[in-house]
Amino acid sequence: MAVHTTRMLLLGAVAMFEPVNGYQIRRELVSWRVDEWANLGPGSIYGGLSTLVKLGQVVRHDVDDEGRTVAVYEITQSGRGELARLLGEGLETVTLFNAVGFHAAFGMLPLLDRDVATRHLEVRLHEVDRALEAWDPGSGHEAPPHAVHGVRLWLATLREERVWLADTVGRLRSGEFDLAGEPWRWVPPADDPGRQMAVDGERYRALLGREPS
Amino acid sequence: MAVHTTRMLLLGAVAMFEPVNGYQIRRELVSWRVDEWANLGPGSIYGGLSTLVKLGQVVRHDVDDEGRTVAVYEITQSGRGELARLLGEGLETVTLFNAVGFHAAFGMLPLLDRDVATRHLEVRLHEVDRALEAWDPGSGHEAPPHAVHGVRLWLATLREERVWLADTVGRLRSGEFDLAGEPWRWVPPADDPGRQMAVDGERYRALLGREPS
DNA sequence: GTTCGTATGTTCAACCTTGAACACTCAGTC
DNA sequence: GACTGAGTGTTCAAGGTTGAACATACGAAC
Repeated sequence: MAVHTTRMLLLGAVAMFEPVNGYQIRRELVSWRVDEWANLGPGSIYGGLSTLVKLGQVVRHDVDDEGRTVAVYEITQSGRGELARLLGEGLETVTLFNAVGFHAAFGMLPLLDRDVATRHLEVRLHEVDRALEAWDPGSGHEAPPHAVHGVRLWLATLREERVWLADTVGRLRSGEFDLAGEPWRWVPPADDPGRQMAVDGERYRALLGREPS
Repeated sequence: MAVHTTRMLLLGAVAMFEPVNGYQIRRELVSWRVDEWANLGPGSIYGGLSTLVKLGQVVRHDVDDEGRTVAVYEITQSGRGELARLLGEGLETVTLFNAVGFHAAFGMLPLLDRDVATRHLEVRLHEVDRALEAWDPGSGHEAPPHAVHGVRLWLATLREERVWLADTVGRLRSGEFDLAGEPWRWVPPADDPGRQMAVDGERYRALLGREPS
């Protein structure tokens, strides 16, 4: 894929919850129902994490957690840079018939600063306009009637996205949503799986000799 | 992917143009711009064809075309069955954020009978309604506000698709589009790459000892 | 006549995805 | 106290995708 969704989700999950192990990431992504639409089996997670280690974008520590060895991961400076790049690419790139990369990136919007996120969505708005022009009816392309009709669905989808994007940019500008470095207004429900992440995070931080934050 | 887009496109291309070689398929799919949105590099085509041979869904003949050996493929009865199944699955299955499988299948609509195609799209209409219900606002799912907002784009997309599908079923019922076994009303332009396919097809048929149709 | 580009036809190693399965713990229950 | 099922944490072989690169022919331009 033009947009590396799996890598982006993994890097994002590590950035949000580090220090974190593979299973925690899996649990969290499943709770977001991401496994229903992205390529996210257990193999993709553990394999992807190994790749990210090789690329120097995350580091792996094998910590001893009450007698058992667990692999926990932290993101590196290089990983943060790559994550920002991937999120920007995912937010800006309009891919034909396929919005998986965008939805994955949009789901991690809180990792970005408000102005950065807004700028990415403004670029996307522009890209959507370009796509609308490029696929305009009668713009050359000889094709059988059913194929021409199929393009109409794609165009209708794009027009809806344009409306939604314009609205979303407005909401961001007016301070809606909780972005990076801003106080968290949304309160997760009591049974939120994020609670478990926090508990495990504390333990792993302690085992790594970090100050528990 | 839940829908095996590459396999479906390959089987469909073989069904439409047999006897055909890998490069012809590539040329044709590129002319449909399929390579821009499906996974369709040369490797996927030749690799995919080998897999289909192993599965007994196409047969490979190494014919001698003026001194050079060319691999040409024909679909088998089993392949036709599988193609019908894949097209039905592609037309009926609503996948989150991703309409690649549907658009690939819709592009090959002329391989199906009018009543079969219509029934598949009616099933899809029903599936879209179910998805609309399942993702209805406030249906349980606790999630951060930006994620809830993201779902709104998906819902808007689905509503547009519903409208388009209802329209499309109507058009099919009223005899629009040229489907399997019906006289071909659309005439390709003079520079259509399909012409070349016809020429090569004749030659390969002759080399295989088939009656040129 | 040689260089250049383009079209034809295909291969392959590196990489990624899939999902079944392993190995273990812990709580409940018959 | 043995069995069952669910949760935790990970591995791996089989299969699919990527895209650069190979090999060859053919026409055009210098």
